[in-house]
Amino acid sequence: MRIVFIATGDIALPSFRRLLEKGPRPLALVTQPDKPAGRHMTPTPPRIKTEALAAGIPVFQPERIGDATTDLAALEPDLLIVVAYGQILRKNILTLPRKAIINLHASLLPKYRGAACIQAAIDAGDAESGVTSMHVVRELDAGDIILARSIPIAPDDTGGSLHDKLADLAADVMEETITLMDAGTDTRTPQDPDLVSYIPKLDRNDGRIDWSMPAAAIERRIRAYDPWPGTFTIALENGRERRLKVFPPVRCLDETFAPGELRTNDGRLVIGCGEGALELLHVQPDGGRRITAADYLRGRVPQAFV
RNA sequence: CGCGGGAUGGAGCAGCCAGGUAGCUCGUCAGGCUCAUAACCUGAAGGUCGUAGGUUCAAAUCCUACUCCCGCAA
Repeated sequence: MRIVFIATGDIALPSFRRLLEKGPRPLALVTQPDKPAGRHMTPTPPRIKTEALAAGIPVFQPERIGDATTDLAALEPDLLIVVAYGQILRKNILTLPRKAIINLHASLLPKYRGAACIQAAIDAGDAESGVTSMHVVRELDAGDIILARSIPIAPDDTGGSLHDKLADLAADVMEETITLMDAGTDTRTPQDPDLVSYIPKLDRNDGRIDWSMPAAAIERRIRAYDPWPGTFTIALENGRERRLKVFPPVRCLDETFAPGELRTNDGRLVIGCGEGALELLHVQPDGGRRITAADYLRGRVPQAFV
């Protein structure tokens, strides 16, 4: 099986490594161009690119994947495997491989199509999540399903921890999918249109906490959005507004008082929510490092969170 | 050179703009109170104010350079 791997996000790393270890060895990696990142906007390569180069795998980084059509066609691939690539694939790519073009997606499709599928599962309070392999079609994450595997979501799972678990699971799903296709015993199951949901890409501002939501929902969101895009609130400190990042874990409490109102008795940082209250344990003030709630309350006098 | 915030006893901060005795909330240690305590009272130790220069009678404070930390943005 001649395979070309198309991926950018770290969630693809275990799958890529699996191919390097067990084969079939990818003919090439297609990944997004190096992008300015970090405090000084230095061009930074995707991690998977670094690993590919270290393994001696050729790397393509077209601005638009269509630009690499000729190069990819020359490799005469049987199978294209797409994992968190970050570009829409056009028809000339879809028809390029002899056998199929498949995608690994970190949700139990047809639930949570789109980029923020992992966060969505935790945010919604789902008991399980998983990885689905499917055929790639023009419409995003809408192709026929080949295989799906699920895992439970732990009560303390964060977007980051679930991401890592699903990344490992994806390698299994990929391996199994390839085996099925090799044997010609793979099946296609269309997605049930009634169960489709789409999750738009998250923005940093989506992490702003709405204290009028129930405490349990805010707790889930804080876990879901860690580490990306993260959650924050605006603290009013002596009339000044200050951005305050919030980190899991947080504790749900039964007491109820005005949303955004603070109770800071005995060094604890408790905020009223729409339903119940939330005790924060770790925060990070604008310009400072991450500190405990008790440390935050020493030397500062926040009046409310908005 | 993308924009911005910060570095002050062990922790978190104020003081800087309008230079002139090192301050707050904790922690630590000692003593006291208490059946007892993470509570309360009293006292003590602990700081080259990130580094290096400069201005000044005098610099945490003003100027310059550098190091490190962080937020935004991607």
